[in-house]
Amino acid sequence: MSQTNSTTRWCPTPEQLMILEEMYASGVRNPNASQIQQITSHLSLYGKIEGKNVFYWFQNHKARDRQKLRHKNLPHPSDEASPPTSVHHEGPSNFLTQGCFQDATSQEMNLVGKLESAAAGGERQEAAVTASSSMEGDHPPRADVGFTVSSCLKPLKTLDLFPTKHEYSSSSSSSSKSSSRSKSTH
Amino acid sequence: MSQTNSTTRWCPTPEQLMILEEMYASGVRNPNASQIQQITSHLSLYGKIEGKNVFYWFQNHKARDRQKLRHKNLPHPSDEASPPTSVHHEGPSNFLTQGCFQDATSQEMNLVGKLESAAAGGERQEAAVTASSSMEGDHPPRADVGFTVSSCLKPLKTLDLFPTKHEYSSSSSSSSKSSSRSKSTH
DNA sequence: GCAAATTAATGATTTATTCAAG
DNA sequence: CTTGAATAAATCATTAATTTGC
Repeated sequence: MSQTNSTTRWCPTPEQLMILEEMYASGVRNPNASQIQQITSHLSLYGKIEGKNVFYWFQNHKARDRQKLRHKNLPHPSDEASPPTSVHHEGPSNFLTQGCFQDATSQEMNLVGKLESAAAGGERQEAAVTASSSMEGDHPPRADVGFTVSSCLKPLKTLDLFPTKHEYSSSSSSSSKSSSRSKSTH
Repeated sequence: MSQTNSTTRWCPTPEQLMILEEMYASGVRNPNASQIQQITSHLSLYGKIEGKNVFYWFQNHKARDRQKLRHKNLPHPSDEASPPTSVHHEGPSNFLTQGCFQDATSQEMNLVGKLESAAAGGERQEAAVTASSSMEGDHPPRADVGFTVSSCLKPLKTLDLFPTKHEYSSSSSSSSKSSSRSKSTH
């Protein structure tokens, strides 16, 4: 059995890539766990894929797109690194920030944690909690944004929806990593 | 390619980390601007550091500690596999109403002002922008691999965007994926 | 023609920043 | 003022293309 997915990283198939790109073009940018689950289930039919892959894909795609776009608009050859006149920046007006430092799996991991647990070719999806309504981070002027994708195959039908449970399943294994990432070269 | 590791992210050195932890252990939790400045000056001798790094470090450390503590105290050995389930946060209105300001307490702003003085201050959030052009004929760097599913009987219908949005998942880690910088098979 | 080495692309992880609720 | 989560940016790591050498 070859660890198709152990040490190897996800290799998007053309079909998957196409669908993902179509979704992205349609406006999908930050799908939730539920959305990711659906997408994953859909794409899993084309090949092995996990929810986290979908999540990462959208994140990377968006970030890179933006980065590239930004690079294009870099006509600032005669300026310095000190824009004193603009007060635009809002710095941490709110001194409250939360994140993580060394170990501690935080934000994305939370979402990914669930994603990597389900889907992946099996029909084991169990995530679905539609609570709020809204779109992703960007909220285009339009209300409904539909993505045009082949909705032909997709056994997905019984999406669970049990919003009445909030138990922690974490094994709480104090994973102490605290190991500085090998900077290597640096 | 090439880790443009120059002035991007603060890399806490062991010495700095040690000192910070010591301070934290001593009871320091939220140092003021003066304190932060002092600490920064002290730590700067061990390596590059900014006031904002110090502040963030304390905030994150504190939050992280509490979060972990919480994990340990939240066994709930009932069921598991309950990913989503929004915990609290019943606010369905998630329309990104960022038009409101809360600069009521200028205390933090005052402090930040100093810390941000030396901050590189790159860009800031620009969300809500680029929304105009939702459809971009942008093509991925990958040339088509020759896969054409044009005949996929795709009715090209516009499915409604999943009405799901921010749904909190307190599951948090428990991801049994050590991951980390492990080479493995290679 | 194929194989090893290099480079580019991209998936996966971590960190930084901001928002919202308590 | 504190905490918690979600997001975006940055970075790392691995895969895949491409180039060069036999």
